[in-house]
Amino acid sequence: MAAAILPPVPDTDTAHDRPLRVRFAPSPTGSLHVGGARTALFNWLAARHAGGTFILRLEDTDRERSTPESEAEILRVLQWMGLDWDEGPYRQSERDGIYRECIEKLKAAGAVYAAWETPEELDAMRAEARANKQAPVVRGRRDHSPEEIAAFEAEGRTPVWRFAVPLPGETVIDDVIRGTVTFDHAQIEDFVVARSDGSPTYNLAAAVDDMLMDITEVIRGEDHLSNTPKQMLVIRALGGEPPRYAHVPLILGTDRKRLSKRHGAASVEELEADGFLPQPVRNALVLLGWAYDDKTTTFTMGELIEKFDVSRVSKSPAVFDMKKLEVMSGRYLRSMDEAEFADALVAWLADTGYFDGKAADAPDLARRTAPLVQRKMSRLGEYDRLAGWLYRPLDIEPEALAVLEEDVKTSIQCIGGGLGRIEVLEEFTVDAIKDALSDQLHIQGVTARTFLEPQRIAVTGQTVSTGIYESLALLGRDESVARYRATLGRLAEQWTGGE
RNA sequence: GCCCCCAUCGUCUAGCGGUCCAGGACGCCGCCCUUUCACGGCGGUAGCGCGGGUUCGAAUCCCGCUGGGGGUACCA
Repeated sequence: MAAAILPPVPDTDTAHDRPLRVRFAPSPTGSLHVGGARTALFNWLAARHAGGTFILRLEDTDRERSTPESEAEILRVLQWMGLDWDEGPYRQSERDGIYRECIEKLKAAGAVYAAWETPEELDAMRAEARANKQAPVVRGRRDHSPEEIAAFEAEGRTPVWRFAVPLPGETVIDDVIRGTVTFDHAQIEDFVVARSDGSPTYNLAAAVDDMLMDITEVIRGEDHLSNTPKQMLVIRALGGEPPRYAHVPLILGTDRKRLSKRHGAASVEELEADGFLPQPVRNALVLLGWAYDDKTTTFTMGELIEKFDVSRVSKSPAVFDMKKLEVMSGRYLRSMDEAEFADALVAWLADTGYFDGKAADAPDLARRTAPLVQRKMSRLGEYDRLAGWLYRPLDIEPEALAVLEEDVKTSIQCIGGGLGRIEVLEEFTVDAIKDALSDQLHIQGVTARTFLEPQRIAVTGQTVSTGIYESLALLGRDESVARYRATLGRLAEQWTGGE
């Protein structure tokens, strides 16, 4: 083909000449999914990259499922991700008059027709088509006599309005990501444009909005690919020019099924609750289906704006890997400077209610522990696992106790040895504790792990925690000694009892 | 069933006919560092789904198969 061997063909598409206008159009029927979040990100980046406009539109024509709570949550999450919009949020529920006007125009133009089929009749039609290995496309009867129509009306029936898909014919999408995609009209049913109560359906409202809002490029999930010809048909019937389309591949769970709740944290809200910060979340999402080159794996927002290009987005669906997000998140956390990290940690703990019911100085304690956990966690949600023991009385978790019980005698010797050294320490500092414990370790002639692990468990009750020296220093001598003794007592009991 | 899309290491991907006996990242394995869990450093493991073409030459182009995904509503 000529385009393949010649230099880039000059663009004749008018959409190319206008400043970029993109939109993110979620339906407020739940929290924002990672797939939706990525779509929003892609749109936002495309807009910022081109100096265009990012529009937010809530597609709430389904009154049953749309909720104000969901809408508020979506706006909140978008802001959390750092995605600000230039126009909107528009709500389709507030634009009802516009859609009805357009429906009237379509009626006047003869592009739609009243269809009287009952749900049962439609089911039967589709079932029959399927049985005959035909496409289950619905075409309503348009040849009702005035008498029949009068009879329907007498029954109290009201018709839906279906789009009269031109036959024969085809609609071709020149997709920015997928290239040319052709749909034979024979495969497209006469889709409903106005419900029997006169309200617009998604395909009508979305098409009308994209046209009227002067959207130049629609970037959305691949699940909308088959809706695209319908929307193009509507726009053209209304005398408009369809925008360019870019259908991004879906995000899958590890079982290669479309990502959903059962795959774990599938919404940004959950990611936030798990203690992921916006930067790594953005970075992980943008890399699902897009790469700048063969090496770069982390980007600042500025770099993304500069480098992002929708046409480079992959065609194939990507599996969302939580582990990778965790790694990115951990690296990001470690890259923060100490104060910045401490601020983020304390703020997150406060937001998630971690300090509720705890001592008044808990936030302060958290701040002091920040440097101890910064290098150890991959997300803020791991804080409690690492440092939670500091806020509670000693409570040895079963797993940790099992470690001590493996060799009770040695455990007692190590803990006892450690206790002997720290209780006589004059300066209870990290360095002093480290020196004393290291010395004792030498004297007892066991490996570091054998000696230090029991110390950790004795005071924290956990096998994983903040560093042992730092933990002791933070606890203070009195509390440390008390915990050593408590653990020792518990083991001694077992030792004698077991004999 | 019908329509559409997709196909490089386990996962995310680079690759756009020769520079690729395929590069990076995560995972995994090993070693080192830290006399602690962790972090970090170094090394290794692993892939072009299959079969036909086209071409001097194919991961890259074409066809078929297989596999995966999406759609198939008076939901969006």
